Amino acid sequence: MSQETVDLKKAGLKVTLPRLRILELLEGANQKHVTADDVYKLLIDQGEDIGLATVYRVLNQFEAAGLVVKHMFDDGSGRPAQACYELDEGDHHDHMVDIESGEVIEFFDQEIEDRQEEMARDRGYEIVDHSLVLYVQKIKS
Amino acid sequence: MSQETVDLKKAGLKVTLPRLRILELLEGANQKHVTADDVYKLLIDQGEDIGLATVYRVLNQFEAAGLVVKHMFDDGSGRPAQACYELDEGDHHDHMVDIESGEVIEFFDQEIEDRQEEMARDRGYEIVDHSLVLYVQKIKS
DNA sequence: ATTTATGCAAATAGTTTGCACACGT
DNA sequence: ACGTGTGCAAACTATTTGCATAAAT
Repeated sequence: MSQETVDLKKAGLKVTLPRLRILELLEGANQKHVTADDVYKLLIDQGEDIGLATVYRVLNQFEAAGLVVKHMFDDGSGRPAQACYELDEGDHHDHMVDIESGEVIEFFDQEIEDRQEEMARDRGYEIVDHSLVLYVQKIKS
Repeated sequence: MSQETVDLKKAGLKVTLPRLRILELLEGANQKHVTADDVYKLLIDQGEDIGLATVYRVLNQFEAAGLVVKHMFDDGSGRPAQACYELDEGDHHDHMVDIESGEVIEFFDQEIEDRQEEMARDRGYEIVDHSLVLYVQKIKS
């Protein structure tokens, strides 16, 4: 029994072909951050018989089960937003998006995390979730 | 000639009724952060004859002209995203959203700004734009 | 055999666009 | 008068849902 099968069972999800394929793809992907449409197209290219609706359904279930994290990058210039997903490896991190190449870079800074907590606490709130995205471009020197 | 009229001319936009009404509304609003639909409904309630499409067009023009800033809050739980707009008063700030009331609170922290710059610079990038949203709830004590 | 998942197509939500008419200068 | 802006309806994009069929246990 593969690790993916175990992961699915642990998440309380029946082990079906589409779910396995999607999970494998997320684990093996060269790009950690994919949209529902990316997943769909990759599976189709790979010869799978899958529907886009199923991809959305499965990704939502994965998100609910904590297998996957969903982001809403608006690519910095307010274009129509598209959700993108990555496997939840347990390590929290934020993102910067290279607006020229579309590349997504992960980073983490404890100082920023702490200050965020403080900002919220000062106002009588606690943080449930947060989203920090830097839209960046390569420094030309 | 009103201040709004001047602002519109300065932005290179012809001074029309819808544009004036929307600008006035943004300036006078009790809620600084409004969606296109909020604007539309408020103007309709106020007896204006305006179309939703015009609201979107005008808000986009205002954004392009730098009169207004557009945000994409996904209310923390990945619900369908809706854009919201606020007047650009020139002061940069970030936002926290009370996930229970929907209230939007502004904040600013130079430390966070600096660390962000550093994170980007360390990786050979410069920040073009950034978006930081904390999804928070009131601390129950 | 039963329950749950899937694929397809139709529905939805937010936003944009084409077009004939109305408005601002 | 001229060029731009507007309202309406239709188009579009990302995503969700209803339903009959197909899998998984």
